[in-house]
Amino acid sequence: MPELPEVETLRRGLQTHVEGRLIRSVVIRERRLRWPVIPELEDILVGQRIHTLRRRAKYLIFECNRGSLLLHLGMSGSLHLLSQNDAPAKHEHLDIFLDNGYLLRYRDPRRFGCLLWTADPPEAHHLLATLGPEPLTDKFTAEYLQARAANRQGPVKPFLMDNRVVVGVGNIYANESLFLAGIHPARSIREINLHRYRLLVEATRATLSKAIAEGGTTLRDFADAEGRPGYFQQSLQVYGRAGQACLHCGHSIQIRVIGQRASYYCSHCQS
DNA sequence: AGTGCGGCCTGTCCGC
DNA sequence: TGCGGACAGGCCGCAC
Repeated sequence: MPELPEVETLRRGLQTHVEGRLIRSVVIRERRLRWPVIPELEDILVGQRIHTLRRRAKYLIFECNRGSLLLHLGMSGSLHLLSQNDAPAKHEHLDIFLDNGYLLRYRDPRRFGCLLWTADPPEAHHLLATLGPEPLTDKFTAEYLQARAANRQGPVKPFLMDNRVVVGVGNIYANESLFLAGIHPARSIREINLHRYRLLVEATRATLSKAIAEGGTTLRDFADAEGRPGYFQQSLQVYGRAGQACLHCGHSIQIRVIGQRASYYCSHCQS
């Protein structure tokens, strides 16, 4: 399941092969994604040059001459660079043929991802316009979190996973960050003081940075642009470890649904 | 305006 | 061993 570190890992892997390249042709085999792929997309893309490959939240943004291609990997999406004679397999919905001999192929079995075109600045697109700050920028601070918590209520974990609050923190990294910060996932956001929000900001940053450095988390079939798996799953402290001993204190890791998501925590280390 | 929940999908896993 | 059903999970968009 690609979260921010996975998308960033992918972006870094693709960047040098994609930027400056001309799109020679485009083949779309399945248009029924999270939103239907517009019928004009092939015609729009062919002949354009990809100037930059950026990331905003979990969206990859291919900035071209006349606009931007926005790509979200959803739950199960992946992108691979292949040679241009590679035959497509099941669930491989899109091919973008570049002028350097490479083929950029999008695969997404569950089709929760999307493929959008916008002629406007990407950040103005309605799906990106309401997104919160990037967690690895200086806009993500304890003061900011506390201010955002002031006019709402509820447990901290769904708060941390809310894209309007901060982007890129999915279920795995929310669990890990809260463990690292020593904050219980069900703790009310109003009960967390500035000091503990500082711990949470630092923990979130540290967790995401470490995951990026280790190439993302490979739970099922995540792989980077060249098909290599990530290694962060070896660093997971609580996620998926229900019933196992806490690596810090030895107490049993608990699992409980909070905000409709499986939440893993140590009731001894987190309060 | 903030909060909660249904729904979109398929691969995987569990129990019978 | 085979099969059905539950589950996972990002996140939008609607209902309250």
